[in-house]
Amino acid sequence: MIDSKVTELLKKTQLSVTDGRRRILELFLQHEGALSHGDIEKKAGEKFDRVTVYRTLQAFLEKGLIHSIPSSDNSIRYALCKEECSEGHHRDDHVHFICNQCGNATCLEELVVPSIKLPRGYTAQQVEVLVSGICKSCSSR
Amino acid sequence: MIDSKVTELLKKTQLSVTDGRRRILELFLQHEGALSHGDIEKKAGEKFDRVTVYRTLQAFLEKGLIHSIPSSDNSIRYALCKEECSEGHHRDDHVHFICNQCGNATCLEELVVPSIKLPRGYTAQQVEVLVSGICKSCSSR
DNA sequence: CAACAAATGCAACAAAGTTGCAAAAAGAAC
DNA sequence: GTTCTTTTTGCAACTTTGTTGCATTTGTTG
Repeated sequence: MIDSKVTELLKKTQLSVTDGRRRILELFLQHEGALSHGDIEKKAGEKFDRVTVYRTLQAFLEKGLIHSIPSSDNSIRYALCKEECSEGHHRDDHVHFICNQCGNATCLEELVVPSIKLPRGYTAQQVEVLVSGICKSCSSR
Repeated sequence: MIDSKVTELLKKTQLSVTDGRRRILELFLQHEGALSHGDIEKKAGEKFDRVTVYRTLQAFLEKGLIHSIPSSDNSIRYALCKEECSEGHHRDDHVHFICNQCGNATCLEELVVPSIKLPRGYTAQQVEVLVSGICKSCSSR
């Protein structure tokens, strides 16, 4: 069932359905939270080449299947986009949370980023809000 | 005059005053906006070893002289902290702006990040707001 | 200006990311 | 299903980025 969803998603974005893409997309669907390139390599790396992972993430990004979450420690993470996203048209306007304890990153889809009033002369095209702290599962331990 | 400020800053943070540190700190003071490791290497790299740049930035970060600005393109940038920052005690609560045209990053010190109300179970320790768009100097051209 | 502590440069590595190209797999047409 | 075309993959080679240990140099302190 998750398998058919994977295929459906790939078809919808006009990406040809290959083992690698299926596997990586599956990882995103299974894993609640964001994944870094490294994570994916670890989880699927024995079956696929490093280069394939790079190219797959690249393709997913371009097609609007996933979006990237900035980081200040050189480990950019990626997370699934909601259905409304498509090529070029990202609607990636939620807050991202990174746990300082477990290191996991999650999309807080229910929290829309606030609009920021910029100084005269500046034009905003995208706003990213990155909150770090202690996540739900870490604080309940 | 900028030279004495550089020395003063280093002294205040109990870093020994060396040519490399002076040069790099000078770059930050001169250059309005944030600098990536690469930028610094380009601007000062012929005089100093790559490793020195890494270690200097590391030291500046730890002492609270600079703070890092997350990115989603693997080019973390650094910018000078305000005076109030010190070891451990960062007061780095302003909005960061990245220009999609010229690529420069600036601290919008006058814009304090909004407080974000998180879902139950989450605790915020830091909030980072990253706005991208067109900056002042690019839009006036 | 000694004596000590700290920072630097170098070399050697490890890890991350990129590119070109031949082989393999997917998609389309019959 | 077979064939043809297009796309993707894996591999190799390479570039860039980041790390570590150690001897040498440079700063700091009295």
